[in-house]
Amino acid sequence: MKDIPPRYNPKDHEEAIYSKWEKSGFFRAEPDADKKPFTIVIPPPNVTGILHMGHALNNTLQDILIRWKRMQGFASLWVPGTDHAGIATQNVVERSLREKGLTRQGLGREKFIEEVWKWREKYGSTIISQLKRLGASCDWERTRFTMDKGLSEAVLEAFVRLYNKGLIYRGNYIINWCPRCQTALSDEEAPHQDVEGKLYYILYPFKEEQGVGNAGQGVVVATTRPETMLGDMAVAVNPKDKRYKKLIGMKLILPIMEREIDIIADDFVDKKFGTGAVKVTPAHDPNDFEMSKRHSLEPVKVMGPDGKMNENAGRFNGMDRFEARKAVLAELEEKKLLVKIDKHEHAVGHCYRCHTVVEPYLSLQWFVKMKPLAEAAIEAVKSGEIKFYPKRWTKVYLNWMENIRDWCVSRQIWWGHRLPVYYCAACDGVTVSKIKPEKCVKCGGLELKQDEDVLDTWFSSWLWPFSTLGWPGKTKDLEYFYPTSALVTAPEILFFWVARMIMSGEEFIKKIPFSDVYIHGTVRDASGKKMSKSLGNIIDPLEIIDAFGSDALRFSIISITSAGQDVFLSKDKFEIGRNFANKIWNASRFVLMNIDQNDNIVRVRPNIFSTSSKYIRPSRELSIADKWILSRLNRTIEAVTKALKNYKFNEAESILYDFIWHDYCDWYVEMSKSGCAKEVLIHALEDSLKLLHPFMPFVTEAVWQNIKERESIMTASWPEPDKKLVDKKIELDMEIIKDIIVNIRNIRSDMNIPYSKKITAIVVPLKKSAERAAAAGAGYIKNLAQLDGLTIDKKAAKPKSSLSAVTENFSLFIPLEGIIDIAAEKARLAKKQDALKQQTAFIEKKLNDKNFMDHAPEHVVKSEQERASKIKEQIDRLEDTIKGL
RNA sequence: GGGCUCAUAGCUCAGUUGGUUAGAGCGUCACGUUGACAUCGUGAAGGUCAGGGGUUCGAGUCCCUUUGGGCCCACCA
Repeated sequence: MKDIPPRYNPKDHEEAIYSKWEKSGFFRAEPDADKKPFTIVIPPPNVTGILHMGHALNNTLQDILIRWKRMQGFASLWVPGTDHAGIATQNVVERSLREKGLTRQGLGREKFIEEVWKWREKYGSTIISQLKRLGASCDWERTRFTMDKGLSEAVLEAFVRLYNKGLIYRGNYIINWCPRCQTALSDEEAPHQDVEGKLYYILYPFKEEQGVGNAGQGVVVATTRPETMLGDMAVAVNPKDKRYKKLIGMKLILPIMEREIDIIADDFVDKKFGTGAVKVTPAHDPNDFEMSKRHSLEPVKVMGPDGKMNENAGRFNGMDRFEARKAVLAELEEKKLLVKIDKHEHAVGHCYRCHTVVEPYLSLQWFVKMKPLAEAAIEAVKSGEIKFYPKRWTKVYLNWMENIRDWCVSRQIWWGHRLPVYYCAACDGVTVSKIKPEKCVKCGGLELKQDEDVLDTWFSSWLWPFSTLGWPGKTKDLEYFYPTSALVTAPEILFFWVARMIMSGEEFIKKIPFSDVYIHGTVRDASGKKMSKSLGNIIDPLEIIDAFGSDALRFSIISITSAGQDVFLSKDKFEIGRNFANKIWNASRFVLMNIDQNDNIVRVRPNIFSTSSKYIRPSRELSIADKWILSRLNRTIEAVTKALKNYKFNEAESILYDFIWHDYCDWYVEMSKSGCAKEVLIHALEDSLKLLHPFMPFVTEAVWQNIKERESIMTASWPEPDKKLVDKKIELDMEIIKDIIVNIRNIRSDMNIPYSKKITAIVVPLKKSAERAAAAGAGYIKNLAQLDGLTIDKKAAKPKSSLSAVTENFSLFIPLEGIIDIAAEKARLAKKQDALKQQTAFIEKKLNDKNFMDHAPEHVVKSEQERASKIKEQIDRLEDTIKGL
């Protein structure tokens, strides 16, 4: 036997194993007519990303599926890649430029883009190498980047197609604007957060000559953003509001600006909110913008793209929006126009990249019409063609899709796919084309200028499932691997990405992009907070890999991840996986110590135990333990496979954990010490390794190779359950054997009889089955209960001085002449008897209940009656035993 | 305002279609150097399944409701 240390040290194996895998080409998947495809596209992490626990969870799940399907004989393809992450990457590169005293504007567009590519060259593969440490079995030769040539072409193709279909338009609308990133954002990119704000009540006085005596001095409006009042073009009230009815059409003087504005009537206004009168700022509020269209009001922007007030803001020009807020309020206060200030909690949009408060801002942007795209995508989910795991996400998805709004896709940044839109200098006409057109489609003008904007990052991500396979080309890959099989992702990007991919798949390929969507939970710290750098509560996966091993990280995180529930992590949780890896390592050490390398046992293939014609007789007759572990193994194979099919990863793990640790190690290996068929010993280990491989790829490979040097376990075939080996009778017999052993151990523990003390036991089986089981297991019982002698005799009488146990299957006596504490033994047995009496009382109550007897199904009544009589019989036997003491 | 989700042992969580006495890991306690493993073994203690109501012969499981966490969506300034 090789010299195998008694501890599994992941560092001795993981790196070497991974590089062997990579060299082997086993990660590679090709279209293969003899195989079925199984495809997953990775949710592309940002190029700027570093591996965090969310990635670790997400990619472990994908790797489990990919490795499992690969072993099942599928052409299992996992397409990796990264996302150019427009805003995020631009921000990162700008930051690093700033450290060198440079700015984006100073460099100019072209130079800046060069800098980003350089940055990407240097740091862009960090996350890829980190995924490798996790054990990810992606087909790295297919690694894609959303700014690659092919993917960029896909983006242009998609844009042009949608434009030609009339699904892309340009227009002036109020969009979410981030003053820090200085770009438009989609609604999804500006998540609302509840903020404890204030509601300011401001008096707008009547125009002097209209100051009608009894109507007061003017109208009080309520606002959360007083600085926008500088751009107010009206005050609106509800036409049905009695308080204001007669004021409609009158004129007010906008304070500070001293401009005249009208009081208008609009149904939008809620009588109950604030004072029932709302200031109308068309350029800075989406509702007001809509109202302004209805009332032909001119929008006036009082703020620039940088969030500073502009020339339309009078003397506030140049002031930051929040400073301006204070200054405006101060001036109103001074003029006694600030009536009151209420506390007011409301939802405010924040930039998802820099968390700056976004400004609703009027600007000229490009949009995708979403309603027509949503139809097929809604249908695909409603019809069950696409399924969500867990199911509840279906509703969330449909709710969003059915209320979908147009997608603002233009971004005023430099890093990204530039819009394939060209403007004519002569006629302002718009030409949309993948390559720069020679002339304007409208007037034939030759002077064309490309739009400065780039597309939303997600405009490339939504094409990912097919752009990575070669679209718009008609490639073999696309034909074979598309639609993909499963998508594994976090709930945060359901709208950003998942929903849009479904729409794009239906639109561009006319086929759904994937059939199953598995949505896992969010990784949180032990107190339930989302892990984030700013909170400082990050657990670094690489640190965990260093300390516990990649397998430990993978196994542990999956074991505590139940179907879509959030994951609460703390460092100590990784011990589960580490200990389990070590357990397997040592089980294999034992097995190898007990196998004679010369007899070639390890070359025996798994199917020797099947009853097929290939049946090869093991070297000895199978013992009950051998048959039992084969039965358990085959049940385990079936259960693990079923759990995986249903995306119940943690269930699959716990089934395996129980089988390997408890059935195999605690019972079977222990029993094997008093003899077993070595073919079974190793076969069960090898199948366990295979089943475990998708979850713990490294240790299973290391052990696989320790057993015998051979091709990777990655390419071993996934075990098939052999139902003929599942034997209920054997399992029941084994339960009796275990029961005898546990009862003896119990007596030892309860009565303080050390294992060093030699004892004998007399088992009195009550039934044929118990007699058979006990006889078959006699050797195991002696060894595992540390017995000196064992008698199995149906007719044996209770020895005078002995400790006893009673079960439904047998009575058990341990004769201990002279050293028994009779009082203690009496008390112990009485306690057991009491427990049984309680049970029987509970059952009797049911059996005496007429309702139960009348209504419960016959088989339930029958089984309760049987239970009752069994327990009573045990109580009686205990009674006899106690009396005999 | 709408929706989702959680509450089960000291801690972290499992618990399939309602049917034995509700499980696991960690932690606790006792014992243990049987030649795989102390990252281990054997055994034990520990729960009126958040509160209330209902359906049912029977509820941790189904329905209603209250309380307390977490999350998502939403153009009332």
